[in-house]
Amino acid sequence: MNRNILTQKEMEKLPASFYTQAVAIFHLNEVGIEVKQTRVAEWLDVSRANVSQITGRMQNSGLIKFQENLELTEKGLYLAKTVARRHRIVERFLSEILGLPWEQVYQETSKWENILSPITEKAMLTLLGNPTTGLFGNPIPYSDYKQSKTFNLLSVEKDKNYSINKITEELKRDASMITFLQENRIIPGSKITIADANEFSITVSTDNKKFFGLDQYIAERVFVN
Amino acid sequence: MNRNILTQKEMEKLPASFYTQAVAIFHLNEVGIEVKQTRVAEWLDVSRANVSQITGRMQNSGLIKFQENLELTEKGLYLAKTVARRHRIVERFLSEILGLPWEQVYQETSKWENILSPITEKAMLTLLGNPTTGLFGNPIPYSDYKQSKTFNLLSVEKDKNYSINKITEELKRDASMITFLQENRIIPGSKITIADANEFSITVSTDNKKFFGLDQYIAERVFVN
DNA sequence: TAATAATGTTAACTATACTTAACATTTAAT
DNA sequence: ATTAAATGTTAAGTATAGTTAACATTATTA
Repeated sequence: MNRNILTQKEMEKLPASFYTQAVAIFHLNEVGIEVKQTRVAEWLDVSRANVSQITGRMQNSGLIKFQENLELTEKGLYLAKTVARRHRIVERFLSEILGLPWEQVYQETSKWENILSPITEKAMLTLLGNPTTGLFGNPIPYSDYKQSKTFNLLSVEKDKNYSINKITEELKRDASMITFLQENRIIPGSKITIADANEFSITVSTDNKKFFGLDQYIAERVFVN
Repeated sequence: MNRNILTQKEMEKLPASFYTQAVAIFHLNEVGIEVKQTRVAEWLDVSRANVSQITGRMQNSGLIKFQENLELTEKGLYLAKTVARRHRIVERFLSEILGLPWEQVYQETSKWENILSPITEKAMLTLLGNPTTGLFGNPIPYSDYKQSKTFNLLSVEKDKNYSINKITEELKRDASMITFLQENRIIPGSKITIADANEFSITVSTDNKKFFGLDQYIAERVFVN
């Protein structure tokens, strides 16, 4: 028995909370937040006590290690990537096949990612034409995503044109933010023109042609190339 | 407050076991099995003790009444129909849009029916072209399904041609049965010719042209017109 | 340094969703 | 009428998934 590999059977027996917490850790890593239990609790909107208990059980199951920060083991990373993969496939599916508006997509995705089986995952991916990123440009794990040099809108030059590459998971956590992004066409693939940039906010226009401002928090989390 | 109407909000707060048990009662009614707690336990493959407890809680919530048999209240029936509706929409969706084989469809459907929201339900229905039945010919509640006179294969005449109308939920409970049905094209819409019929079994051929026998248990649960 | 904030744990609870075992009641057959 | 089968309940237990409250540590920062 190879203790490092999570089989499909084993994975199906794991409680839902392990899925949820594993992918939360994955997302926190991705957006560059130190993975403290407190961060996980905030990310998932549950109590620290709850995260502490689940952490204990996940350690027993060999999914995470916890010293300074929470760290996924090989097994745990596999679990997390599997869920992240489903998350991003479902995201696209709900938007492109079912035609849901973005703010609905976000609400639904978390329910779907826990139940998708390998066979439905595969079917969806085929139907979508094997994309390598989710709706917001984040890579689908185990796809043949190719990383390109990107930088966020804080490190961008005035009067230049860029193409939006991705929006971090962090910005998706607020429904009104998602609406704002979609309305202003801050979506992967859009062209974006920087009209003005200073260290606190930038003024841009997208496909829409209308100028609008983006504060530092947003600008830092939108990546272009 | 109208106690007879279940709002979407209220419904979302109900525990998953209520959904499961409500739709089980609905299915038992549909196939004509007396709704005893023991039947529900068998249908769902759980202990009688478990059904007994859930029954108590569902009575407190005004979803069922229990004297001789279990009976859905107006609220409970609405819940059950909602889940049955999702069940049958998902069934078609998994088969026709995602292209899953029938035996996979059955396994997946039970997971999906608990998480579908009204908006995804609607989107799927539209994508499917507003069907009025599930994959097996059973009516989608709240669709404009029109009932036609059907009879089962036990009450059928020799040397006549029929068209398969539906297969009851009972036959779907066994994966190998589903495979058998699909392989032999015992599916709604297929033509079926009765080569021989006696009171214990019948010999038929479908679109495939090959003759084969159907025992009483199956014949009783396949409806034609 | 002393106070404050951040972090993590433990205990005690609640609700859900199951189980097995023992028991009681009802219904059906011999 | 007695036995056997079917049905339903209760008790006691497990695991999951949460909560709040109290407490202890560890970092900051004034």
